[in-house]
Amino acid sequence: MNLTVAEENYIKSIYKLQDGNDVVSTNAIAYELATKPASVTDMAKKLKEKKLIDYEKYQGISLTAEGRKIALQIVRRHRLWECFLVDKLGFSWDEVHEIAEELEHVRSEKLISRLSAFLGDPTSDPHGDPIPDAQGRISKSQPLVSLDKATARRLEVAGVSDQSSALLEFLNAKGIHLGTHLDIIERYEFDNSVEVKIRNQPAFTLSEQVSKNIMVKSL
Amino acid sequence: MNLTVAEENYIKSIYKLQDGNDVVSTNAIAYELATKPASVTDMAKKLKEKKLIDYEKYQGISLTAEGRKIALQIVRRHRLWECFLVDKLGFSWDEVHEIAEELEHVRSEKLISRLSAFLGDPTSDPHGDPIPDAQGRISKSQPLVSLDKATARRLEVAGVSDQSSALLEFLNAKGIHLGTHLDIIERYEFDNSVEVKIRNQPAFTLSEQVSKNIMVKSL
DNA sequence: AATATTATTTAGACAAATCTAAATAAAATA
DNA sequence: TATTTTATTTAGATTTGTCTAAATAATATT
Repeated sequence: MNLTVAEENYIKSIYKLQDGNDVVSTNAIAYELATKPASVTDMAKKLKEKKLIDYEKYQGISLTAEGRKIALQIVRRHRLWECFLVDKLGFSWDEVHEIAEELEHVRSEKLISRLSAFLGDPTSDPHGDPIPDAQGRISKSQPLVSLDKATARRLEVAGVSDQSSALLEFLNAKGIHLGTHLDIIERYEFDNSVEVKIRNQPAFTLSEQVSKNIMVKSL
Repeated sequence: MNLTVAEENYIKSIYKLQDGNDVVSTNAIAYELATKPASVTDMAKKLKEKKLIDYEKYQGISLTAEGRKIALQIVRRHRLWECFLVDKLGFSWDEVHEIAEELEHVRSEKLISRLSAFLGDPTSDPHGDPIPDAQGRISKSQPLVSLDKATARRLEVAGVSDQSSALLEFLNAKGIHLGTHLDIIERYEFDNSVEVKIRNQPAFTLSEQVSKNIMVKSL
């Protein structure tokens, strides 16, 4: 299966958004890829043709087994390159995403297997996210972390450790629920506050008190 | 200057073929890039627009100073990645070209400067070809090598060590002159013969006796 | 349930990079 | 020099990935 960079990016986004077993919406993919819904529909037809996604008009999109396999390969490449950039070239974890975004599309089985060996076959990347092995197997048990300690930048809310109604009300008002996807925009050291963003909404800031109590997992 | 991969590949080819100061023909570029002359003409117009090449209809193509600067950056990236693949990942010199061909298009100043440092700022790649520094300066003095010992695959004939008329006649008959570009197709260990190819011509084999006396430099 | 809103798709267009076939220019040859 | 051959360019088409604007479907609201 020979995919273009654009196709790989769609597969990767769908994988990232699909998370559970649910289908992914056209709009969600468009937002993720900073493109337009119409473009997503176009690409969906192509990827369906290639049997990498299941897609019926208006019914959302989900990866086929084959699509998932490819997604895992891309994720593997991305995360291995992130390891390389941090461990070998001394980048900090927040600089590597964009570069890995390009490196991940260099397709060579041999390159990736040797890179992995060179890095000591790591099982998680600098953000703590698991690296699928060559067969696409992903090491389970990704422990939940509180939002104030999370290293990944794309997170999903997986729980709240403080169940006080004040907090829950606050979160509710902010639109934060179980399963909500958050992007970390910035962390402020002086007060450990964190600026986050929910898809399609303006960014806002959470105090350490709040972020301590939001349990998240990385996407 | 933000270039597409296609544009970068054209710039690189023109640089490779321009070598001296002469202009490069449309057909030569088409052959080098395994594309059609009409496509080269199309791209020539775009690159002229961007002031990366000098081009007038039917007059051939040459890089501007700016174009040359970019070409040297691409060559630098390519050769550094080749070093990485050989020195760090244990590839053999003949496997790395294609992979480096992809890696070279990942553009990040910081990535390349750090990669270079990681490799010990090498000044030549695994084929012995010089690596331009960050400012595009290339270490001079590329010593001529006899064809039987050359490690690069794309060579230019730079001299003949045995001036016997028999050899010169033979070379002449084969179409090998000073400045002729040769591609190494295959080396045969059993008799140290080498199969070479001149642009637009069928490949042919040279015995060790002959190749010993042809001095070449890599392109 | 009717209506309004939001999500998605379609239709038609565009830019990049390529191609083929035909036209033209330059070079080589008779 | 006239003619043939080769090199190059043009014209028009194609593919990929994208877009806008309009149409349609699904969902939410009154």
